[in-house]
Amino acid sequence: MIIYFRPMRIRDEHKVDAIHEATIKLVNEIGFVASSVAKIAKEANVSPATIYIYYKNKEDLLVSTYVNIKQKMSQSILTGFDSDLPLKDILRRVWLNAFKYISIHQDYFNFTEQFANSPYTGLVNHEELEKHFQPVMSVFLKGVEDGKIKSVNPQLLTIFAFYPVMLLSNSRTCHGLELTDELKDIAFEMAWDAIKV
Amino acid sequence: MIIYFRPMRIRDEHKVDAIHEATIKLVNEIGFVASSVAKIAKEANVSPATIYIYYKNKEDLLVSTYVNIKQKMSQSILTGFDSDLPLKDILRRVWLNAFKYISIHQDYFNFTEQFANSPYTGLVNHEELEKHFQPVMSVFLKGVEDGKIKSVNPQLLTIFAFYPVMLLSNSRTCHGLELTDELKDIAFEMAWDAIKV
Amino acid sequence: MIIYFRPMRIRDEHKVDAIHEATIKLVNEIGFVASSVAKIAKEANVSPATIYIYYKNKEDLLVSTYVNIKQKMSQSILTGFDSDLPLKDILRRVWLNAFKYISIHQDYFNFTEQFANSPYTGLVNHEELEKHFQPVMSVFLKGVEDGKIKSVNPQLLTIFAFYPVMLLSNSRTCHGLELTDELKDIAFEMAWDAIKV
Amino acid sequence: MIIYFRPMRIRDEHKVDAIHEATIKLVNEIGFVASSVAKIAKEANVSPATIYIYYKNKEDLLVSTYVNIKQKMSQSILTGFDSDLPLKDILRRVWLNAFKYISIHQDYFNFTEQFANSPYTGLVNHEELEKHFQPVMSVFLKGVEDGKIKSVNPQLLTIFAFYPVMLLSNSRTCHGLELTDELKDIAFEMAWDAIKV
DNA sequence: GATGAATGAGTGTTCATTCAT
DNA sequence: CATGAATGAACACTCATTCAT
Repeated sequence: MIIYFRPMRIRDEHKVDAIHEATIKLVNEIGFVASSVAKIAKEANVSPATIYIYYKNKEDLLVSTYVNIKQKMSQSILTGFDSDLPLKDILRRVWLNAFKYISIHQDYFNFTEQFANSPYTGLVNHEELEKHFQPVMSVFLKGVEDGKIKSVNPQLLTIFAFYPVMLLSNSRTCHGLELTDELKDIAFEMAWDAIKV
Repeated sequence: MIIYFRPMRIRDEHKVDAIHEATIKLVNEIGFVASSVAKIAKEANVSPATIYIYYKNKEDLLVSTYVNIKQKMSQSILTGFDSDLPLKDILRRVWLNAFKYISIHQDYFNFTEQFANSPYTGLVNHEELEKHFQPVMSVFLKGVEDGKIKSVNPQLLTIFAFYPVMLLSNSRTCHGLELTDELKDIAFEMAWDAIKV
Repeated sequence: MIIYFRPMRIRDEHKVDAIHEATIKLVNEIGFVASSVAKIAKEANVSPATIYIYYKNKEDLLVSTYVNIKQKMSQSILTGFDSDLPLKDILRRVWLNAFKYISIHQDYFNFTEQFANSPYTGLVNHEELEKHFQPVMSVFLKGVEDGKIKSVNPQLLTIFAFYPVMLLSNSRTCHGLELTDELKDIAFEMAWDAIKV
Repeated sequence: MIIYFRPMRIRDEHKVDAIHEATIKLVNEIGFVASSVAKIAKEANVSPATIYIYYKNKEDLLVSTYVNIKQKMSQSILTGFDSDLPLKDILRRVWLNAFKYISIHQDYFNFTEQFANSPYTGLVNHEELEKHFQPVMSVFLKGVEDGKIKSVNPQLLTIFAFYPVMLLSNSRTCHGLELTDELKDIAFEMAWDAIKV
């Protein structure tokens, strides 16, 4: 026997989800600047007022959407993370995960890029978000200790190891570049060459 | 009889410059979204209507400002370019030029980043702009021919060789990272390792 | 079998009272214009929808609150009314009652002032409300008959005899005036001088 | 020969006046609460945006309108003020001026009453506005010195001497009272009786 | 009875742009 | 060339009210 507690919630979640998806979709289609609350509401088949039930204001809506995406991204990227594997294999795994995620969810990723270049970025606790990457940072540190990775500022390592994957999938920086498996492998090797001793 | 030697022209250029600078300043301070024509006009000590004398509309103002910055950037980056030097030295020169330019003109660079992540990007003829980088691309090609640089898609080379310098100077991706001379050298070596054979 | 002796009624009255008090408090604090149903509900720890159980609409809520206050005010003012006392003593008693009530319940009084200057006033049956003052009006009439009070329009008598007490306690008209016992006495004598023959 | 300097100004003043009048008219007709910027604009045959050319915001519009009216009122009330006349004659003159002004400009006066009972009152520098009444206050003081007026707080004198005229003309406090010449005289005598020794 | 969710219509305000001067 | 004034449309957001639960 199934008992439904607060069945109303189901409808609610649908609305929240619809708003979430509409936000991402619109930002992708018409950009951050042009994405007004009214348009988002229309896209989500919801009254503008409804958005203010779930979010304190537009800022809250955008920041929440961003954080939400970032968290999902982090999870995906760490899929199958195994610290017992050889250094380069761990990093390749993470790299490929990131590549795959971004390839599939171009819209999610595009939203985060636009968000990160907006004044709203300042409102996010980036340190908190980056905590999910700590396992990767630990791998970096161990690699440095073992003399396998260059002993440089960790931010430099991140820049050469992981940002390229973002640039690759960004149609702005790489318009017309096909994201083949071969490309993936080549790019990873370049990243590895950059950071390895 | 008095002859005025285009005294207006001088005032004009002052106005255009004032608008140009006001646009960049405002976008830096309050972001792309909040930078209205009225605010830009006020910042430039000019009437909103005046802006429409020099620019067709807001879009034109922003795109022009972008292209303008990009062109100045290209010039700076190619300062002292000498195709007779050894490959790595050429690239180092370009790299350091880029690093220097962005460090000094953080506001210009910040504008381009915000612009590039706005819907206005689509209006720019990027190919045209990238022509300025042709000398660098030629160097890449020759490096590949000579077997000194990896034989991969040129976009990949650009990503690993030059985008890191942008990420480094972006306080969003690298908050709290001091841009010392040592850092510059290390980073360039990493870039070189990524692309060299 | 369990019989509930209207246990809900108690809760109900609590709710009604809470709404009543919240309405007065909010109007005092943020004014008539800004006092929305949602805010009143929040102040009363009640759902907006609950208010519509007890009141037909916002108008009804405000008018009811007004009438309620006015009735309490009338009762207080007539406390210890004794038509057998000398004319001036009767009026002094009423005057002091009014003064006392308004001094103590500044928030109630402030609400009525704001209400009376809003479009809602038109909805109140003022004649009905003023019936409570009939004893006082009778005293006036008798005073006129006995040649002790000026034979003028009763509204004039009210204006000079009782409105000053309202103006005195209104911080808007009298900011910085301390409502001492001495002031009370002086003011009453002035009122008496105005209406006496 | 007539030279028109900035003839544009004429149109401007028309607009400002239209907005001013529309504000007063609307507040009279539908009340302070319901008088939105959009409605005022429509009544003035002007775009809502135009209002924001002349006034910083709604608050500014209302406060300016209030101060404007108050100043005109003060001027009218002091018409023919002559400190050499006998005390009672001076006061009678002021009283009649006030009565006349309010009778004629019921709409102006009604606006001030509604304004004064709104939260906006707090934004007005009342002391500054009341400075115009200083001549009257001086008369009061002299009357007290000469032993002709009760030696009480000046605010009390104002309340009994001048507020009644406001109450008389307020249809809320005095609905159905005809403002005849006879009434004026009677009322003034009552006011005089209240404050005279 | 009591409520959180939902909404169309409205709020005050700013927008990009035009126009008479 | 330069501008202050002007505006309809849009902005983010709140309103009074209803309804399913």
